[in-house]
Amino acid sequence: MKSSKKIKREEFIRICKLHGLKITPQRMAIYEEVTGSSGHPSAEIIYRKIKRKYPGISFDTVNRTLLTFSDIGLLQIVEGYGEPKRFDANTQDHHHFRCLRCGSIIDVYHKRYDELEIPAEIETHHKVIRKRVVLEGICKQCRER
Amino acid sequence: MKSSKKIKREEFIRICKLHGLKITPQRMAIYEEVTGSSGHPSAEIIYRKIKRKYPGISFDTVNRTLLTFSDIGLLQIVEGYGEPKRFDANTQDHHHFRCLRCGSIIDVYHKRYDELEIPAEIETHHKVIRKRVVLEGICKQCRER
DNA sequence: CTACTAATTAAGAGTAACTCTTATTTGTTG
DNA sequence: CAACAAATAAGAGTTACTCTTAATTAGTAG
Repeated sequence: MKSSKKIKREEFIRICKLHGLKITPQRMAIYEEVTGSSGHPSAEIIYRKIKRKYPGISFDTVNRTLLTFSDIGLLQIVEGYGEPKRFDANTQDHHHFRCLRCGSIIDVYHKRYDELEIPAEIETHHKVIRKRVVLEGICKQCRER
Repeated sequence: MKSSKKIKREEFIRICKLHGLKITPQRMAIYEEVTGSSGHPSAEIIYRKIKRKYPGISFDTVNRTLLTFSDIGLLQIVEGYGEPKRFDANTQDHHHFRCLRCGSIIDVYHKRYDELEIPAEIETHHKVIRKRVVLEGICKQCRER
Protein backbone atom coordinates (compact mmCIF):
# COMPACT_ATOMS: atom_id res chain seq x y z
CA MET A 1 0.00 0.00 0.00
CA LYS A 2 2.82 2.33 0.89
CA SER A 3 4.49 1.87 -2.47
CA SER A 4 1.26 2.33 -4.48
CA LYS A 5 0.79 5.62 -2.73
CA LYS A 6 4.30 6.60 -3.71
CA ILE A 7 3.67 5.60 -7.32
CA LYS A 8 0.49 7.66 -7.32
CA ARG A 9 2.45 10.62 -6.02
CA GLU A 10 5.06 10.29 -8.75
CA GLU A 11 2.35 10.03 -11.37
CA PHE A 12 0.77 13.18 -9.98
CA ILE A 13 4.06 15.06 -10.16
CA ARG A 14 4.56 13.90 -13.72
CA ILE A 15 1.13 15.15 -14.81
CA CYS A 16 1.57 18.49 -13.07
CA LYS A 17 4.93 19.12 -14.72
CA LEU A 18 3.43 18.11 -18.05
CA HIS A 19 0.95 20.95 -17.68
CA GLY A 20 3.41 23.41 -16.15
CA LEU A 21 1.83 23.34 -12.71
CA LYS A 22 3.81 23.79 -9.56
CA ILE A 23 3.87 21.01 -6.99
CA THR A 24 2.48 22.62 -3.85
CA PRO A 25 1.62 20.80 -0.64
CA GLN A 26 -1.99 21.97 -1.00
CA ARG A 27 -2.32 20.46 -4.47
CA MET A 28 -0.74 17.25 -3.26
CA ALA A 29 -3.17 16.99 -0.35
CA ILE A 30 -6.19 17.72 -2.53
CA TYR A 31 -5.08 15.18 -5.10
CA GLU A 32 -4.64 12.48 -2.48
CA GLU A 33 -7.95 13.27 -0.87
CA VAL A 34 -9.96 13.28 -4.06
CA THR A 35 -8.46 10.14 -5.57
CA GLY A 36 -8.76 8.35 -2.26
CA SER A 37 -12.42 9.18 -1.72
CA SER A 38 -15.15 7.24 -3.41
CA GLY A 39 -18.55 8.79 -3.90
CA HIS A 40 -18.98 12.00 -5.79
CA PRO A 41 -18.00 14.73 -3.36
CA SER A 42 -18.61 18.44 -3.66
CA ALA A 43 -15.85 21.00 -3.14
CA GLU A 44 -17.23 21.73 0.32
CA ILE A 45 -16.94 18.09 1.41
CA ILE A 46 -13.38 17.78 0.15
CA TYR A 47 -12.51 21.06 1.84
CA ARG A 48 -13.80 19.84 5.21
CA LYS A 49 -11.86 16.57 5.00
CA ILE A 50 -8.61 18.26 4.07
CA LYS A 51 -8.99 20.86 6.75
CA ARG A 52 -8.55 18.18 9.41
CA LYS A 53 -5.00 17.56 8.21
CA TYR A 54 -4.23 21.05 6.92
CA PRO A 55 -6.23 23.47 9.08
CA GLY A 56 -4.78 26.50 7.30
CA ILE A 57 -6.11 25.69 3.83
CA SER A 58 -8.80 27.92 2.34
CA PHE A 59 -11.97 26.86 0.60
CA ASP A 60 -10.99 28.91 -2.41
CA THR A 61 -7.79 26.93 -2.87
CA VAL A 62 -9.63 23.62 -2.73
CA ASN A 63 -12.25 24.74 -5.20
CA ARG A 64 -9.78 26.35 -7.58
CA THR A 65 -7.52 23.33 -7.47
CA LEU A 66 -10.38 20.95 -8.22
CA LEU A 67 -11.28 23.05 -11.25
CA THR A 68 -7.65 22.97 -12.35
CA PHE A 69 -7.61 19.19 -11.99
CA SER A 70 -10.71 18.98 -14.10
CA ASP A 71 -9.04 21.14 -16.77
CA ILE A 72 -6.09 18.78 -17.07
CA GLY A 73 -8.21 15.65 -16.95
CA LEU A 74 -7.32 14.34 -13.49
CA LEU A 75 -11.02 14.31 -12.63
CA GLN A 76 -14.40 15.23 -14.04
CA ILE A 77 -17.31 17.40 -12.99
CA VAL A 78 -20.48 15.34 -13.14
CA GLU A 79 -24.23 15.64 -12.64
CA GLY A 80 -24.05 18.90 -10.70
CA TYR A 81 -22.39 21.70 -12.58
CA GLY A 82 -22.77 24.47 -10.05
CA GLU A 83 -24.96 26.22 -12.57
CA PRO A 84 -28.58 27.37 -12.49
CA LYS A 85 -31.26 24.77 -13.01
CA ARG A 86 -32.27 24.27 -16.61
CA PHE A 87 -35.84 23.41 -17.55
CA ASP A 88 -37.01 21.39 -20.49
CA ALA A 89 -40.65 21.23 -21.52
CA ASN A 90 -39.89 18.95 -24.46
CA THR A 91 -41.76 15.77 -23.58
CA GLN A 92 -40.49 13.86 -26.59
CA ASP A 93 -37.87 11.19 -26.02
CA HIS A 94 -34.56 12.95 -26.56
CA HIS A 95 -31.00 13.36 -25.36
CA HIS A 96 -28.50 16.17 -24.91
CA PHE A 97 -25.18 17.48 -26.03
CA ARG A 98 -23.78 19.96 -23.54
CA CYS A 99 -20.97 22.41 -24.24
CA LEU A 100 -18.36 22.36 -21.49
CA ARG A 101 -17.30 25.88 -22.33
CA CYS A 102 -20.49 27.93 -22.79
CA GLY A 103 -22.98 25.57 -21.15
CA SER A 104 -25.39 25.52 -24.08
CA ILE A 105 -27.51 22.41 -24.46
CA ILE A 106 -28.38 20.94 -27.85
CA ASP A 107 -31.12 18.35 -28.30
CA VAL A 108 -30.09 15.00 -29.69
CA TYR A 109 -32.62 12.70 -31.30
CA HIS A 110 -31.29 9.20 -31.74
CA LYS A 111 -33.47 6.13 -31.72
CA ARG A 112 -30.76 3.77 -30.48
CA TYR A 113 -30.38 5.92 -27.37
CA ASP A 114 -34.11 5.71 -26.65
CA GLU A 115 -33.94 1.93 -26.63
CA LEU A 116 -31.25 1.51 -23.97
CA GLU A 117 -31.95 -1.17 -21.41
CA ILE A 118 -31.58 -0.61 -17.66
CA PRO A 119 -28.95 -2.81 -16.00
CA ALA A 120 -30.58 -5.44 -13.79
CA GLU A 121 -28.58 -4.52 -10.67
CA ILE A 122 -29.95 -0.99 -10.83
CA GLU A 123 -33.52 -1.92 -11.65
CA THR A 124 -33.82 -4.37 -8.76
CA HIS A 125 -32.75 -1.83 -6.13
CA HIS A 126 -33.81 1.57 -7.37
CA LYS A 127 -36.77 3.04 -9.20
CA VAL A 128 -35.67 4.43 -12.56
CA ILE A 129 -37.96 7.20 -13.78
CA ARG A 130 -36.00 8.37 -16.78
CA LYS A 131 -32.83 7.77 -18.71
CA ARG A 132 -30.81 10.06 -20.88
CA VAL A 133 -27.56 10.04 -22.80
CA VAL A 134 -25.48 13.14 -22.13
CA LEU A 135 -22.75 13.96 -24.61
CA GLU A 136 -20.28 16.60 -23.49
CA GLY A 137 -17.70 18.54 -25.41
CA ILE A 138 -17.15 21.82 -27.21
CA CYS A 139 -19.92 23.16 -29.44
CA LYS A 140 -19.43 24.50 -32.94
CA GLN A 141 -19.55 28.17 -31.93
CA CYS A 142 -17.00 27.74 -29.14
CA ARG A 143 -14.66 25.82 -31.45
CA GLU A 144 -14.69 28.62 -33.98
CA ARG A 145 -13.28 30.98 -31.39
CA MET B 1 -52.63 28.24 -34.33
CA LYS B 2 -55.21 29.97 -32.21
CA SER B 3 -57.08 26.72 -31.62
CA SER B 4 -53.93 24.74 -30.72
CA LYS B 5 -53.17 27.35 -28.11
CA LYS B 6 -56.66 26.92 -26.74
CA ILE B 7 -56.27 23.15 -26.64
CA LYS B 8 -52.98 23.56 -24.83
CA ARG B 9 -54.69 25.78 -22.29
CA GLU B 10 -57.45 23.24 -21.68
CA GLU B 11 -54.88 20.47 -21.29
CA PHE B 12 -53.04 22.60 -18.76
CA ILE B 13 -56.23 23.21 -16.75
CA ARG B 14 -56.99 19.50 -16.79
CA ILE B 15 -53.55 18.58 -15.45
CA CYS B 16 -53.68 21.23 -12.74
CA LYS B 17 -57.08 20.05 -11.52
CA LEU B 18 -55.82 16.48 -11.59
CA HIS B 19 -53.14 17.49 -9.09
CA GLY B 20 -55.35 19.82 -7.06
CA LEU B 21 -53.59 22.97 -8.20
CA LYS B 22 -55.42 26.26 -8.60
CA ILE B 23 -55.48 27.93 -11.99
CA THR B 24 -53.83 31.29 -11.43
CA PRO B 25 -52.94 33.79 -14.16
CA GLN B 26 -49.28 33.53 -13.10
CA ARG B 27 -49.24 29.76 -13.57
CA MET B 28 -50.95 30.11 -16.92
CA ALA B 29 -48.40 32.66 -18.10
CA ILE B 30 -45.46 30.58 -16.93
CA TYR B 31 -46.86 27.48 -18.56
CA GLU B 32 -47.35 29.25 -21.86
CA GLU B 33 -43.91 30.79 -21.75
CA VAL B 34 -42.08 27.60 -20.93
CA THR B 35 -43.87 25.37 -23.42
CA GLY B 36 -43.54 28.01 -26.09
CA SER B 37 -39.81 28.51 -25.66
CA SER B 38 -37.31 26.14 -27.16
CA GLY B 39 -33.86 25.88 -25.71
CA HIS B 40 -33.27 24.95 -22.11
CA PRO B 41 -33.94 28.12 -20.15
CA SER B 42 -33.09 28.83 -16.53
CA ALA B 43 -35.64 30.25 -14.10
CA GLU B 44 -34.02 33.66 -14.47
CA ILE B 45 -34.50 33.70 -18.25
CA ILE B 46 -38.14 32.66 -18.01
CA TYR B 47 -38.67 35.27 -15.32
CA ARG B 48 -37.30 38.05 -17.52
CA LYS B 49 -39.48 37.06 -20.48
CA ILE B 50 -42.68 36.87 -18.45
CA LYS B 51 -41.94 40.16 -16.76
CA ARG B 52 -42.45 41.96 -20.07
CA LYS B 53 -46.10 40.89 -20.12
CA TYR B 54 -46.67 40.71 -16.37
CA PRO B 55 -44.39 43.32 -14.78
CA GLY B 56 -45.72 42.57 -11.32
CA ILE B 57 -44.64 38.93 -11.15
CA SER B 58 -41.89 37.96 -8.72
CA PHE B 59 -38.90 35.76 -9.39
CA ASP B 60 -39.89 33.55 -6.53
CA THR B 61 -43.24 32.77 -8.10
CA VAL B 62 -41.63 31.83 -11.40
CA ASN B 63 -39.08 29.61 -9.75
CA ARG B 64 -41.54 27.95 -7.39
CA THR B 65 -44.00 27.35 -10.20
CA LEU B 66 -41.36 25.77 -12.40
CA LEU B 67 -40.47 23.40 -9.58
CA THR B 68 -44.17 22.58 -9.15
CA PHE B 69 -44.44 21.85 -12.87
CA SER B 70 -41.47 19.56 -12.63
CA ASP B 71 -43.12 17.74 -9.70
CA ILE B 72 -46.23 17.00 -11.72
CA GLY B 73 -44.35 16.07 -14.86
CA LEU B 74 -45.13 19.08 -17.06
CA LEU B 75 -41.42 19.62 -17.54
CA GLN B 76 -38.05 18.29 -16.44
CA ILE B 77 -34.96 19.70 -14.81
CA VAL B 78 -31.94 18.78 -16.89
CA GLU B 79 -28.15 19.11 -16.95
CA GLY B 80 -28.03 21.85 -14.33
CA TYR B 81 -29.60 20.91 -11.03
CA GLY B 82 -28.88 24.07 -9.10
CA GLU B 83 -26.67 22.00 -6.84
CA PRO B 84 -22.99 22.19 -5.96
CA LYS B 85 -20.51 20.82 -8.44
CA ARG B 86 -19.76 17.14 -7.95
CA PHE B 87 -16.30 15.77 -8.71
CA ASP B 88 -15.43 12.29 -9.87
CA ALA B 89 -11.87 11.01 -9.92
CA ASN B 90 -12.93 7.62 -11.25
CA THR B 91 -11.25 7.46 -14.64
CA GLN B 92 -12.77 4.11 -15.58
CA ASP B 93 -15.54 4.11 -18.16
CA HIS B 94 -18.74 4.30 -16.15
CA HIS B 95 -22.22 5.80 -15.92
CA HIS B 96 -24.48 7.16 -13.21
CA PHE B 97 -27.76 6.67 -11.47
CA ARG B 98 -28.88 9.85 -9.72
CA CYS B 99 -31.54 10.04 -7.04
CA LEU B 100 -34.02 12.82 -7.72
CA ARG B 101 -34.88 13.06 -4.05
CA CYS B 102 -31.58 12.98 -2.12
CA GLY B 103 -29.18 13.74 -4.96
CA SER B 104 -26.92 10.75 -4.33
CA ILE B 105 -25.03 9.40 -7.31
CA ILE B 106 -24.44 5.69 -7.81
CA ASP B 107 -21.89 4.35 -10.30
CA VAL B 108 -23.22 2.15 -13.07
CA TYR B 109 -20.91 -0.19 -14.95
CA HIS B 110 -22.50 -1.49 -18.11
CA LYS B 111 -20.55 -2.45 -21.18
CA ARG B 112 -23.35 -1.73 -23.66
CA TYR B 113 -23.41 1.86 -22.45
CA ASP B 114 -19.68 2.25 -23.05
CA GLU B 115 -20.11 1.25 -26.67
CA LEU B 116 -22.69 3.84 -27.66
CA GLU B 117 -22.04 5.51 -30.98
CA ILE B 118 -22.17 9.29 -31.47
CA PRO B 119 -24.87 10.44 -33.91
CA ALA B 120 -23.30 11.73 -37.13
CA GLU B 121 -25.07 15.10 -37.04
CA ILE B 122 -23.50 15.84 -33.68
CA GLU B 123 -20.04 14.57 -34.52
CA THR B 124 -19.77 16.65 -37.68
CA HIS B 125 -20.51 19.93 -35.93
CA HIS B 126 -19.30 19.62 -32.36
CA LYS B 127 -16.34 18.06 -30.60
CA VAL B 128 -17.52 15.29 -28.28
CA ILE B 129 -15.11 14.73 -25.40
CA ARG B 130 -17.14 12.30 -23.34
CA LYS B 131 -20.43 10.51 -23.23
CA ARG B 132 -22.40 9.18 -20.32
CA VAL B 133 -25.73 7.56 -19.64
CA VAL B 134 -27.56 9.20 -16.74
CA LEU B 135 -30.35 7.23 -15.13
CA GLU B 136 -32.58 9.20 -12.79
CA GLY B 137 -35.12 8.07 -10.25
CA ILE B 138 -35.53 7.27 -6.59
CA CYS B 139 -32.81 5.34 -4.82
CA LYS B 140 -33.39 2.36 -2.52
CA GLN B 141 -32.96 4.34 0.70
CA CYS B 142 -35.39 7.06 -0.35
CA ARG B 143 -37.96 4.49 -1.44
CA GLU B 144 -37.86 2.82 1.94
CA ARG B 145 -38.97 6.02 3.59
C1' DC C 1 -73.66 35.87 -5.57
C1' DT C 2 -71.32 36.00 -1.00
C1' DA C 3 -68.49 34.46 2.50
C1' DC C 4 -64.99 31.54 3.78
C1' DT C 5 -60.72 29.10 3.74
C1' DA C 6 -56.76 27.22 2.19
C1' DA C 7 -53.67 27.93 -1.56
C1' DT C 8 -50.93 31.24 -3.73
C1' DT C 9 -48.47 35.42 -4.34
C1' DA C 10 -45.12 39.64 -3.78
C1' DA C 11 -41.62 41.51 -1.33
C1' DG C 12 -37.76 41.24 0.79
C1' DA C 13 -34.54 38.97 3.89
C1' DG C 14 -31.54 34.99 4.23
C1' DT C 15 -28.47 31.28 2.59
C1' DA C 16 -25.37 28.29 -0.18
C1' DA C 17 -21.93 27.89 -3.28
C1' DC C 18 -19.17 29.71 -5.56
C1' DT C 19 -15.98 33.61 -7.68
C1' DC C 20 -13.13 37.54 -7.60
C1' DT C 21 -9.61 40.86 -5.63
C1' DT C 22 -5.59 41.88 -3.27
C1' DA C 23 -1.67 41.33 -0.54
C1' DT C 24 1.52 37.81 0.68
C1' DT C 25 4.07 33.65 0.14
C1' DT C 26 6.37 30.02 -2.36
C1' DG C 27 8.07 26.77 -6.13
C1' DT C 28 11.07 26.88 -9.82
C1' DT C 29 14.72 28.42 -12.84
C1' DG C 30 19.02 30.50 -13.95
C1' DC D 1 20.41 31.89 -3.58
C1' DA D 2 18.17 35.64 -6.16
C1' DA D 3 14.41 36.83 -9.11
C1' DC D 4 9.97 36.15 -10.69
C1' DA D 5 5.90 34.11 -12.04
C1' DA D 6 2.60 31.14 -9.98
C1' DA D 7 -0.14 30.01 -6.15
C1' DT D 8 -2.31 30.90 -1.71
C1' DA D 9 -5.22 33.01 2.27
C1' DA D 10 -8.44 36.13 3.55
C1' DG D 11 -12.25 38.27 2.85
C1' DA D 12 -15.47 40.80 -0.04
C1' DG D 13 -18.73 40.21 -3.82
C1' DT D 14 -22.02 37.70 -6.78
C1' DT D 15 -25.37 34.41 -8.36
C1' DA D 16 -29.08 31.65 -7.82
C1' DC D 17 -31.82 30.25 -5.27
C1' DT D 18 -34.82 29.60 -0.74
C1' DC D 19 -37.40 31.03 3.13
C1' DT D 20 -40.58 34.10 5.87
C1' DT D 21 -44.37 36.92 6.29
C1' DA D 22 -48.27 39.45 5.23
C1' DA D 23 -51.59 40.24 1.70
C1' DT D 24 -54.39 38.41 -1.97
C1' DT D 25 -57.20 35.23 -4.48
C1' DA D 26 -59.16 30.83 -6.52
C1' DG D 27 -62.30 27.49 -5.53
C1' DT D 28 -66.45 26.08 -3.06
C1' DA D 29 -70.10 25.78 0.37
C1' DG D 30 -73.91 27.97 1.32
